[in-house]
Amino acid sequence: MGKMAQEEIRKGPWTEHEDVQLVFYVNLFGDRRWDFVAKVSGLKRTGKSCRLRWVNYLHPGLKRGKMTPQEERLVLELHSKWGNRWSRIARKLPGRTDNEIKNYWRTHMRKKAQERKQTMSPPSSGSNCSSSASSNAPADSMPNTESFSPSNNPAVDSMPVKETKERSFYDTGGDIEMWAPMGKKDKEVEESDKVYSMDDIWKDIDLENDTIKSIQAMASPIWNYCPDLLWMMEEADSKMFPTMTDQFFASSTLTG
DNA sequence: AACTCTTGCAACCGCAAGATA
DNA sequence: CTATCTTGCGGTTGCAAGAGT
Repeated sequence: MGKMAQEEIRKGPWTEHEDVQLVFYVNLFGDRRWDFVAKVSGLKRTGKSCRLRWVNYLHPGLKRGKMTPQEERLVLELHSKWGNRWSRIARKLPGRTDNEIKNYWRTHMRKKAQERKQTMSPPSSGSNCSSSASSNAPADSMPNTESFSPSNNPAVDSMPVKETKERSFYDTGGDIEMWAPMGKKDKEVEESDKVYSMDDIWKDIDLENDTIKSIQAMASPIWNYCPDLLWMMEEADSKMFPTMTDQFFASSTLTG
């Protein structure tokens, strides 16, 4: 019995099918118990990995695409106030994630650094900027072109840190709030791995969000859909389940 | 047209804080 | 009150697409 401890844990890029699966189970169980979701979903991922994928990519509230100039300005402004407190900054930019902002910042700083280099060091002889990227990308410890030192500024940490309880925009509350539109679709996706684009999923989720009623319709389907669920749950989390099912069936019996 | 370098982004890791037993 | 487990954060890395030669 020692060999089936935790099977192989998958790493690296997520497949579309994994995404669909994760969305499905997060919609079902909420976005708090990540270990639980990871187990129950059958995904060979850690809870951590699932959370990250959800927060940074799958969450319906996410904006995609380039940051607007206003957003960019806000990032710079807030960063000058708070330093590398990416998640805090992200809370002020609805639809943007800390990861995204962090990436944007690094890119931004790299650009600035390069501009500086060029203006400061005249293009006299064939400047040796052909070295590897790492050599000209000290963006990490960038002394920030503005006028402060990110992590050295004690004022930064003692600012208005009153927002401890402020939840991120991507919080679904951990309870059943909406119902994913998958159903048997999942089967199809399993085969072609591409039938159901994430864009479609967003649309559907929005739709379903308005009509949570569909929950009534699935009181049992879920158990057919995922037979493994029951035994997994026993192992996974025996104490929260009663509450969960309570709410779950309450809502379906109430309305049905 | 082929190849190399650069850029942007997604995902991982380790650590710390918070929650729960 | 302490120990253990889970979640969240910030830093870092690796890869794919795009730009340049």
